[in-house]
Amino acid sequence: MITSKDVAKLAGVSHTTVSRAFRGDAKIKPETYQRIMNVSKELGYSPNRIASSLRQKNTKTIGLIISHGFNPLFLKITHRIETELAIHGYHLLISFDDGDSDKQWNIIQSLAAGQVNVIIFTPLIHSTADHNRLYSLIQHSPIRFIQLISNPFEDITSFYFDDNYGSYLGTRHLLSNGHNRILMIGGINRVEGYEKAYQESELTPPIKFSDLTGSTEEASYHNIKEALLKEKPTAVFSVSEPLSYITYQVLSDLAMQIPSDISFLSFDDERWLQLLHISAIGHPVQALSNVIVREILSYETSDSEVYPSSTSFKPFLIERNSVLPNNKQ
Amino acid sequence: MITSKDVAKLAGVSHTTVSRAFRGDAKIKPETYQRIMNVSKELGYSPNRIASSLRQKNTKTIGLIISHGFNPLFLKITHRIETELAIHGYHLLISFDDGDSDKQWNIIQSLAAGQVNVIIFTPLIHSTADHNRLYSLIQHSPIRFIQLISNPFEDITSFYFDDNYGSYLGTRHLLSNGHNRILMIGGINRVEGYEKAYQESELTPPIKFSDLTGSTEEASYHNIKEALLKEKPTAVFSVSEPLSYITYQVLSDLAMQIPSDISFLSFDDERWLQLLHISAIGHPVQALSNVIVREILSYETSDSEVYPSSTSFKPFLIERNSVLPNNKQ
DNA sequence: CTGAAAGCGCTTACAG
DNA sequence: CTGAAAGCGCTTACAG
Repeated sequence: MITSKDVAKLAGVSHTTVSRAFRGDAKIKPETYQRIMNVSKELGYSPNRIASSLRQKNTKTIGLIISHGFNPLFLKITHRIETELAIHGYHLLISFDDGDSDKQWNIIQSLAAGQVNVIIFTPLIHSTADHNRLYSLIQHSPIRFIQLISNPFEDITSFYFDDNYGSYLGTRHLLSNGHNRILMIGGINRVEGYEKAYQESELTPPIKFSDLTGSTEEASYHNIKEALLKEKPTAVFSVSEPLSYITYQVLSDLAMQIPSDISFLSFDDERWLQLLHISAIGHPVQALSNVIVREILSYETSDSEVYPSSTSFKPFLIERNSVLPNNKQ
Repeated sequence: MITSKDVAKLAGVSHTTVSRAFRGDAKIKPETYQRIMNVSKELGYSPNRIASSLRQKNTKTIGLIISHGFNPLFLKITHRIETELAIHGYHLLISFDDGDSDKQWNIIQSLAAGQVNVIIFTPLIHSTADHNRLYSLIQHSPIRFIQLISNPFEDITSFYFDDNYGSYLGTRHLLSNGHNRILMIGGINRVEGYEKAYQESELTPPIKFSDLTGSTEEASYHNIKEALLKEKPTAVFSVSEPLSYITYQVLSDLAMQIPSDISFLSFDDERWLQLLHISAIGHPVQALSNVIVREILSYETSDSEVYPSSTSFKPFLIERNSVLPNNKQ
């Protein structure tokens, strides 16, 4: 391994000067600087970041924990964040917890041991014990935590999409197209926006919100099929991309044509939805990613206290061809 | 920051002993061990991995560079590799080069400065200069390099899918269904398998291979449309997932029904292809990922020389409902 | 503009 | 079974 001392010897300076040259630190005589750089290139030297991190007590490394490894949304966020962060000399350590809170806990411990500056994650809390150990760790850790997508901890900085606004937007779109019998499929946490849209129209939802939180794929498939057959909705609104995928399968297996037999709206946009001209509620992924990067960069200067903030982004409606005005009733 | 010295003081031992306790190193009196662990838990101490890495000259960190940030295939590989590696105490630093060879070069420099053990990447070579600087770096670096998916460097370990076998398999499948007029769309590097399948059937391809390497999405769209209209194939075989996506759009815009109007086969499997019952050539992603992990773990023991190896995996045919026997001619 | 010394938090011989 | 010392490769005062 080539160290600053090797360079120093060949360039006829001290390793202190080599270090300074690489950091553009204090003024160095231009000739000296050039000599150091030439020797370094020749030897293939670059400063050991591990040593530098240890000394400076700053790794310039961010830990990102992904809970839904299959969801392309996170690929996009990861891509964006890494690219921006890299420009500013940061590095990204990535881990997958597969939705398992114990696994997430271990990953956090490991990232902490790795002295990352920041941990970006979607807190997984299945019990108060989960909650407490996480909360206590976060309180005592010198690491900054950023909650992504969800935000169970109120006093910890979070960035997420306003899901209720999204479900409001979607429901309103369906209602304004004359659909009263809407089958909502998905996470109960999005029920508010749906109800709000009905209230605004001075209507009451004739069909019960179909809560599929925590259901397996198979169970979801059957629930959706049953609800579709029983409730005879004129429109379906599935409230996450994975559920949209299953819903499309059911519709297809039931030989129900979109949009002639039934209107279909998806929460979360995805490539296949675009391909099939299915209207969707999209998320400003890039805006969210950018703001996270800015937050992280802001930690560099604000040395001490950082006040927690919550930032939510509004989803938007992407009209394609899966929602038709309803003439049926 | 809590260090081993803090723990040592409270536990009434030396920090050397604390270090040993955490590494399960030499034998430590059970009581001493317990005391150390109790104190550590109380203080929330865990060994600083940066310091440990510096001292041991081993970061247990792998750098993964992703060239096609949009391709879900790499998400799968990343997920799998990270999960397996984590079990063995390794960490994953991820970067995106967006297909830009200079960016890739910078990332490699940065990963090297970060003392990663291994760099997994798809070499991006657009000129002999690209080739030479990469090759020279790899030769002189203490880091192990693993070529992923493609392998321009013969004497550097690589893991990839046998693309020509895949295109052979697909072409054969189409031919055996009576399709002679096959429109092949995609990377010219897959032409061999296609020709081999024709040869085996003692046929000559009536339609020219449509090489779209380096085309923009828009250009590809128009090329495919034109070829489809001009050549009147009975089957299309698009030789990468992004091209399958575009091909599907063209087919859809041309109102050509799959499989009644035309048979369709996709290289690279993806969720939306499954949803639409489109037959595909799949890749054993998990097998590839596992073997990469095993390779990395093997570096732990084999201290000195590692002999470069090439490992390719055979793609397989996934029959769904997009290929129909051809009765047209 | 440059250098010698100290130290970041560990681990590794060496010694007992 | 445990400790004191040295050192990993840097950076940071301190001094000149």
